[in-house]
Amino acid sequence: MDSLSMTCITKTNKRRFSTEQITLLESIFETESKLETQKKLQLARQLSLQPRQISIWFQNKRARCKSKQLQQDYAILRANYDVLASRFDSLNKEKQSLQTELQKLRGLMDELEEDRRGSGSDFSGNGTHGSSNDDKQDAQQESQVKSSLLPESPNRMVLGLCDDQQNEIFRDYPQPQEEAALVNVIEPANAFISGDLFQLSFNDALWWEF
DNA sequence: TGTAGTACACGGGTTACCTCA
DNA sequence: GATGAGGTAACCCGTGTACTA
Repeated sequence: MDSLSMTCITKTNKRRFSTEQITLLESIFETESKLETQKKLQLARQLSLQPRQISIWFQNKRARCKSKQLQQDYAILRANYDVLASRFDSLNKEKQSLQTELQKLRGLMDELEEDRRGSGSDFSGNGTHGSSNDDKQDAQQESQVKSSLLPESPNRMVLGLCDDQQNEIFRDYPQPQEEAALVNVIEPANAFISGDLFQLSFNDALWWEF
């Protein structure tokens, strides 16, 4: 279509529908987004419009609704993503904090081990020597550390303090046979935290349910 | 029964006009 | 009054479907 005829046609044909026409079209669209031919013809007569105009109005209306729905869906997804990203950050920080605490405790354990080997004593306190004051002090320190690591049960240790609540965090220290099972949990979690978030999320349908 | 042609409706994208700040 | 942005009627094109010879 050339520009001249287009201008001519649009100048004569293209004008906005009246409020009454729009109101009726909207009310019908509420109940049915697609019109049957008979209803379209009837509506065209009722509104003094061409059937073609009714068809086009419904097509455009469906397109507008779809576009609006897409915008709303995007806003919802974006909000959900922001919440998840925030949780991810806080979990990452907690992980780093726990790793730091773990590092400290490992160092402490190594020191104790070296002291025990150097002095020839052990945690049982049944050493054949140790009558000196230094030995008594060492034994006392060992006892303090031991009690801090094992406050309730032999396989429970203190990892640190919560920043916000100032409460001690306890973690059940796994028995050897439990350790392998624990690794099965931790390794995927580490993979998750260390960066391959999207690969994990797309491979795991449960992620979307979450 | 399978096939080519036709009409029609639809979705997606675009154009051109109108309105308003 | 000029102008740019947004809304929208109308159009174009490709595709799917129903119908018919």
